[in-house]
Parts: sequence; C-alpha cells; structure tokens
Amino acid sequence: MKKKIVRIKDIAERAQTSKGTVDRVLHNRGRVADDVRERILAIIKELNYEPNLIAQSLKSQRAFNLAALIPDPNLDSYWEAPHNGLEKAEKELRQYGVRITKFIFNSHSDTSFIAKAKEVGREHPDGLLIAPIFYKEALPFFKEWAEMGIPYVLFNTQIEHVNPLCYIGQDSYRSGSLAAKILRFGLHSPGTVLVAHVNEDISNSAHLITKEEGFRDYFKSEQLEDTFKVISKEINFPDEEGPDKQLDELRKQYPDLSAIYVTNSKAFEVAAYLEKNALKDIKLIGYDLIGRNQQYLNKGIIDFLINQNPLGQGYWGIHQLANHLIFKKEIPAIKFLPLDIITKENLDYYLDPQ
Amino acid sequence: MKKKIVRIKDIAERAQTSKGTVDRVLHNRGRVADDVRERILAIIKELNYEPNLIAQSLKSQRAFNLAALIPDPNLDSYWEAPHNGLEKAEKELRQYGVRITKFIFNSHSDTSFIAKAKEVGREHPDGLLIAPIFYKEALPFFKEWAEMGIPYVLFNTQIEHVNPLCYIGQDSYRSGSLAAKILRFGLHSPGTVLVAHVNEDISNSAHLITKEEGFRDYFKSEQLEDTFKVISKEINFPDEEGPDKQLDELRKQYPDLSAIYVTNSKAFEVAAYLEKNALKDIKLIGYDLIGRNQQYLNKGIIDFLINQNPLGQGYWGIHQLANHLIFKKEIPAIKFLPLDIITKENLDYYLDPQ
DNA sequence: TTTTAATGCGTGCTCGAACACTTTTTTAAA
DNA sequence: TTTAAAAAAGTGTTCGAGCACGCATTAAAA
Repeated sequence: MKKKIVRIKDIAERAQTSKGTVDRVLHNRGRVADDVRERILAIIKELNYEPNLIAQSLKSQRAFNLAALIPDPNLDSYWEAPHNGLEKAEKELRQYGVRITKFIFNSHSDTSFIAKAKEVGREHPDGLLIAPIFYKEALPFFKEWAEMGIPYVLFNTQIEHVNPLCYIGQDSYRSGSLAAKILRFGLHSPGTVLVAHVNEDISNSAHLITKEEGFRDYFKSEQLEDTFKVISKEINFPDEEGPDKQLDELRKQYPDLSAIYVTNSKAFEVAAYLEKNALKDIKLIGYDLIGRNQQYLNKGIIDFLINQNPLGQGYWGIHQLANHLIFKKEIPAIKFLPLDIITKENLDYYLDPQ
Repeated sequence: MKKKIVRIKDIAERAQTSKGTVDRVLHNRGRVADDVRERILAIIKELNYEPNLIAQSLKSQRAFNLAALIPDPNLDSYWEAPHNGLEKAEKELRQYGVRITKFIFNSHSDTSFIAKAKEVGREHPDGLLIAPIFYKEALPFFKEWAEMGIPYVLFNTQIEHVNPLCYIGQDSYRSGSLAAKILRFGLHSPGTVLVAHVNEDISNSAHLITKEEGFRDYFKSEQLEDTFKVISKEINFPDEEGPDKQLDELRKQYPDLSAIYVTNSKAFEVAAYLEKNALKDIKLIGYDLIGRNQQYLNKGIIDFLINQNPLGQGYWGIHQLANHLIFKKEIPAIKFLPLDIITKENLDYYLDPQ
C-alpha cells in the first residue's frame, strides 16, 4: 500500500495538458478554458492532490513580516514568557521566511500603547499578534487593521465584537471553576472564601470578572453556598506598600477566612502576607509561574497555581498567523489553551525550556 | 539588523572555491585539501551557516521507514492514544519522507511480543519506537537492534542498562509524589491511605514500584507518617469479577481508609466499587484519560487523574527519531513529559483532538 | 484583408542542497 | 620529461512548485 505523492506534473499528464495550465487552475489565475479546468479539477480531486509544502516554500522564498504588539517584560515579568514563545516560533518558522518585529509598550500606559499601535500601522506587517490589554484604546485600531487587510491574532485577553483571525488564551470562566474545584477539595469545615483582584483595574478587565463568575458558579452548582461564603474584593496598593492593611481588615470582618483565589499573577503579594502572619491554614491559589510565585509555591504557601501558559500563547499566536498566511490552513476562531494545574511537584515540567 | 540567510554558494564564494567543495566538507565526503577544509570550516562558523532544511529535504527525497512496536489498542484502550500520536506525527512528517509501520503485539502475551520483535528486525527499519512492557523478553532484542545500527526510542516504560536514543515518558517517582501531594491536600483527619496496584504483574513493572516509592516518600518528607498510614496492595481479579472481595476485606481491616491511589489506568475498577457501595468520602486518584476513567471523573467519584499523555508519548517518540535521523539534532537521553493534573473542569483540554 | 488585442496554453528558469559526473591539478612512477 | 594515476575542485542536473515569458490561435477592430 504505497502512497504515491502526486505532483502537478502527474496531474498535467493525466489531463493531457501542461503543468503551467494546472498551476493556473490551482491558483485561480484564469486564462484556462472551462472544459480543461473542469477536467483538471476532477483529476485533482480524484488523485487527492496535496501541494508539496516543502517545494512550495523553497520556491516562494517570500518574507512574512509579522508584528507583535506586546507589553514590556521589564515592567511586569509575566510578559517574559510570551516574548520567549514568540522567539521560539520565529526560530522554527524562519525557514519559511517569517520575521517578527516587536512593538513593546508600557503595560501601565495607554498612551504608550496607542503610540506603538500607530507604529504598527505604518509598518504594514503581513500579520499581527496583539495582547489587547487596553480594551477601549485598542478598538479603533482593530478597525484600521481590518481595513488595511492585516490579519490579527489576539492573545491573553479575549475581546468581544471584534473580528480577529483567532483568539488564543484561556477560557476564563472555566478557569475560575477549576480554581474553585481545587480549593474546595482542600476545604473541610465551613468558612469564607475570598476572590482577590490584586492591583488591577477591574473595569477594564472583563476576563477577571469572568473568572470570578466561574468561581462563584462552581460553588452554586455544587450546592455549597451554605457551607462556604464567597466574597470578592479589589485589593489595590501602591508599589511600596503591600496588601497588609486591606487583608488585616478583611480578616477582622471574616475571621473564618479559609481560602483565597487571586485572579491574576499577583498571588505572591498575598503569599507574602500569609507568610508574615504565619497563616498556614489559609489555602491559596493563583495564576502563572513567575519567579516570585514559584518561590511561594515551593515553600508551600501557595498551594496551586494555574498556568496560563503565556509562552504557549505567544508561540501559538505566531503559529496561527503562519498557518493562515503561509500554509493557508483554516484557523479556528478560538484556541483555548489547557488549564494546567501546577504544584511544587510538577512545576519543573512547565517551565520554559522545552 | 537584517539577518541574511547564508547559502552554500555564499560560503564557496568567500572561500574562493566551488559549492561542490563546500558540500564535500559539510558532509565529510573527503577529497578536499586540508587547508581548504580549514578555511571553509572557519567561514561556516563565522557566518553561522545553517543548512536550509527545506531545500535539503526537497532534494534528498529519501524515505525514512520507522517501525513502532506497540500493544494492541483493542485489548487495552490505553494504547489507543499512542497510536493516535504516531499517526499525528506521521502526518506532519510525511513531507519529509517519514513512513511508519506498526508492529502490534498482544499486551498479555510475551510470545506475541517476541514474534513481532523478530519481524521488526527482518524489516530493517531506519528507526524504532517501542513500548517495552516485557522487560526481560525485550533485552536480547535491544542488543540485536544496536548491532544492526537501528536507533530505538523507548516510551511508556523506562528501562535501565540499555542504550536507547531516548526515553520518553513520565518520571514515575515524581508522579507518585504528586499523587500524594494532591490526596494529602484533600485529607483532613488522620486515616489510612491505600496504594493499589490493580491487575498488574508487579514483578515485571518496575515503574509501578517507583511510583509507590515516590508516594510514600512524600508522606515521609512532610512528616505525615503519624497522621496517615500508607499501605499498599496488589489487587488482582479475573475479568468477570471486580475488586469487590479484596476491597471489602481491606475496609474491614482498615475502617479509616480515606484515600486510594491507583498506580495504573485501572482506577475505574475501584471507582465502580466505591460507587456501588456509596463510599463518597474516600478520595480517589489514578492515571490516564481512558473512557471509563473519564466517566467516573465526571461523576466526581474519581477526584483527579494524572495524565501520562500517551498520545504525546507516541507523538514525541516519532519526532525524536525524526530529529535524529532527518534533522540531525542532538537528542536528550530522557524526555520527561509533564505530569498533567486533570479534573472534570479541565479534562476537555487534554483530550486528543488538537 | 490587415492589424491589434485577448485568450489559451506550453516552456524554461528559479529557489538551496545533494550528488553524479567532468575537468583540472598534483603527485608518483616510468 | 613523459605519462598514468590519484587527489582536488568545478559543473550541471535534480527535486516540486511558482511564475515570467512567449508562442499560437481566435476574436475584434481598423
């Protein structure tokens, strides 16, 4: 059962024509008589022709300039991983002519985002990967890029009512449910459970709200509302301070506080507080494998982390663009990455170097 | 900062020689004067030449016949996933001339294994992927294949004192520790914890022993030996029966049995027992996302599953062979796959279709 | 009828690496 | 010094797809 690889030449021979004609049919370049086209199309189907991607990309040799609009990793180390993912993908795809230009903005400054987004437009890239953490500010650009015919892939933050090639990231709702499930597994006696949004502008972060929904709904659907009281709180503090004051107060108000779910990568702030106050019995779960979270995970103060796989987000984002632009594959509108559960014991396997 | 892609021709020009000579140097085909070779080598290093894999494989057009020696998925559905992984890898690598021939043996019959292993030798494949579940029976073949110069990759079962290109699978010890960690998180009051080896010939399965070690050592290292008593038991029963009798007896002996760790993919057997006897408070953790385990996971009877990623094992196994044979990459001797923790809430993301 | 344009179709070069084959140079033997 | 053999270096074809170019036929315009 040898599968012969079908070439354009084979099709041409069978259709008693030349490879040039077959090529014109394949690429809809016109200038082919209808009957010949039909015949060729039939043969292509019959022989199940698939273009040889290797020969294709050897020939075409064209450069694909991709742009990545992404926050500065020096200001928030969470963004290091997507950068690495980008680079990993670029390495793999360089053979196919892929080049990535990074446009790095300050994740705390919408004006810097806007400036960089404008730059992207001027560069006319063939495709764009973007972490749209500034929702409102990004909207007009989506329109602009669509008009320019630049396909863009969103990652990290899901946004409704725009038309990206694809969104890559987590299912925030499920992510919340998962966190709830794990904490609940570790909770014995009735108590209060806190959903903590740490240092985050909730109004502009729909996905954190969705996480909270998923979290709350888990307790509802499992009929645990009487056993566990779920409260939520935005915990904001300047850089020098910590969450101490606000958490002190919370504990006064809810002495039976037994678990905390931090909806972003700032679980280490809460962990530091728990450590300082020797609160060993409060379970803690958060997101992302940034260095400071890892420390507290290894100390056993953070019990679990959910990995949002930021490296994978960058990596797959670029790959989706390549699949679309180079390999002409169909792209699913949403690619949810797995919700990896991380503990001290399996942490290693999820750290960057593959 | 444009990176120009360096071609053989570029090297030849700079070395004032022809591409044929450069080619001979690159492939150690000899017939090149020493000084010229040195010069070319220096330039290759200087310009950081990397062969264009695309052009390379377009030209060479050589077929790589890989063999996979792997149990019949119809007899144990665990093996379906590796088969899928193989096929996925084959699809991706077909362009590069990779063809896989499967040699399927009966996982309950060492003679069938031996017969198929002999067949593999006769076929002289370019590379081999093997699940060496029959340790003793496999040993002489490893020697044979080594002599024939056939590189082989082991997966699923780690074996010492043979010299594979690579082992792909899990770190069994860590896997046990992880299971312990999770169960412990869900255990409140003191009790007995059971390590169950279900329907397995322990004497020939070193990795199950290793899992148990990892499990026990977790409780030791966390100084929980006084709180939790860890016992282990082989639970064997014919196909028609269930684990009922043996578990009944165990519960009589240890009335405070509060958690069970099943070291292979047979957690569903224990789950069926727990369901039948309405034992909601006994925590259960096991391995692998086979259908019947998934059912009990969704019912909440199995609390967690650890995914051994059998699909990934097949997939990466083939890829390692390809990396070695086609892309001439360095292969790590061991590739541990992540220890994925699975619950009802994140199950979807780990099921086959990517 | 002649000229021009439009359409249909085939030829041949290109991409980078591999390798067979040929040519040139060097070395050793006569 | 000539000649043959061996070593070194160069040339040209191939892989499959893409695409520019050009030739041939037919239709439309002059």
